[in-house]
Amino acid sequence: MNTLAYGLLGLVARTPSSGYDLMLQLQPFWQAKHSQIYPLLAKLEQEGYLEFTRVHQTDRPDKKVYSITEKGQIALKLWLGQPAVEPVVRDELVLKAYCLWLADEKMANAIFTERMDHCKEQLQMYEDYIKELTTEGEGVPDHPDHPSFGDYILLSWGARRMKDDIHWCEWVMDLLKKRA
Amino acid sequence: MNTLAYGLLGLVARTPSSGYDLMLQLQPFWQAKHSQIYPLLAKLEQEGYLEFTRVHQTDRPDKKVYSITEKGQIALKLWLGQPAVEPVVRDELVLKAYCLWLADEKMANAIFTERMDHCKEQLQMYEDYIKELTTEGEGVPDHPDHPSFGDYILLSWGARRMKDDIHWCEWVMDLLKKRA
DNA sequence: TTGAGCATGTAATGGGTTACATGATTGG
DNA sequence: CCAATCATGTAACCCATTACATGCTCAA
Repeated sequence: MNTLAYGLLGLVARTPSSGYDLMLQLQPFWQAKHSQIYPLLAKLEQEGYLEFTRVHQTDRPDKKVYSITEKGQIALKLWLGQPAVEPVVRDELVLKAYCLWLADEKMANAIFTERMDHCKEQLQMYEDYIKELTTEGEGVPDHPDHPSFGDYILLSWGARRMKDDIHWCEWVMDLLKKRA
Repeated sequence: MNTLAYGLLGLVARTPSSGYDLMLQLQPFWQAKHSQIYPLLAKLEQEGYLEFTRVHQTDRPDKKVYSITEKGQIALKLWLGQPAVEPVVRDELVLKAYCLWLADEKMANAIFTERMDHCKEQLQMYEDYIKELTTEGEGVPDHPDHPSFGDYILLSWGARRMKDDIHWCEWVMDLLKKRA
């Protein structure tokens, strides 16, 4: 049982979903390809944490819809109580920033502009999701017992993070402009 | 040649160092264990990107001090010009936040308190490094051509990130307090 | 003398990406 | 008819962690 497994249990606990759907839901918060998700779902099913029903669709290919079992729910709650492992960040930009003294101004600017653009895109995505969430439901989900509260704080986390990175990039590019 | 390899080249390009030392320097920005670093250094040496001299020490065990070759420098500068791969974040807390509706208030608070404490520790570390950098040198390193400029913006990045995470945790815990 | 930090390595295993494969359905 | 999206899977490979292994030096 690794972190991704609990992540999948957490998603399924809220809404029974297909592997494909889980992949899409997970993308913004935990990068995982379908080639990792499908075998893991099969394993979780074999071990009794999940069960699935084959759902026939007329407009689309059939799918396996997974839902959580009692065993899965117990495992999920136990995991929630455990201390979280430290976050891992792997950002190539950080290593490049360390080598900035080797780059000319043009190259340096390109590096940070690229990142800033990427962050702005991501920020837009997070804000779109937040808007969707707050208009679909009745305003800001402020009740921690409701599933959408999790969505809300997560999306806020993502948006904050992107804003902060954008500010950092602006700050660095400002310093670069002022170089003698 | 993976990202870690370029990270090592970047560190060595600035100051010839031992594997042990590189491991320590890299920790705050790219998590890598010695078991990954030592074989990679050996490979980079065999392929001509690095070279090493065995340095005898009286007070400590002998060490291999790696320095960059011309081939290594060329590869490093080429890498700098390439677009950076998107950052990957793997944060278990994020997945737990999604399941917050399954947790009671005590558990929810524990999760965020733990993270906040961790961030505060990290922030302290980054700020200590910044202080060291700005007192050792002549004030804030504002010249992008100088290696310490990279240090400065990187440490600022780390500190920013921790502050932002702390604010987010405070914000969430505030919402939790207000629960009916 | 024993534990902590310095120093280097290998082996086994687990996590994650890329590539290979297949096939349905819909809209342009 | 062709590209895009939905849908599921496997195999090979690379990246990263954990565990195994050794040995030096210094300070408590």
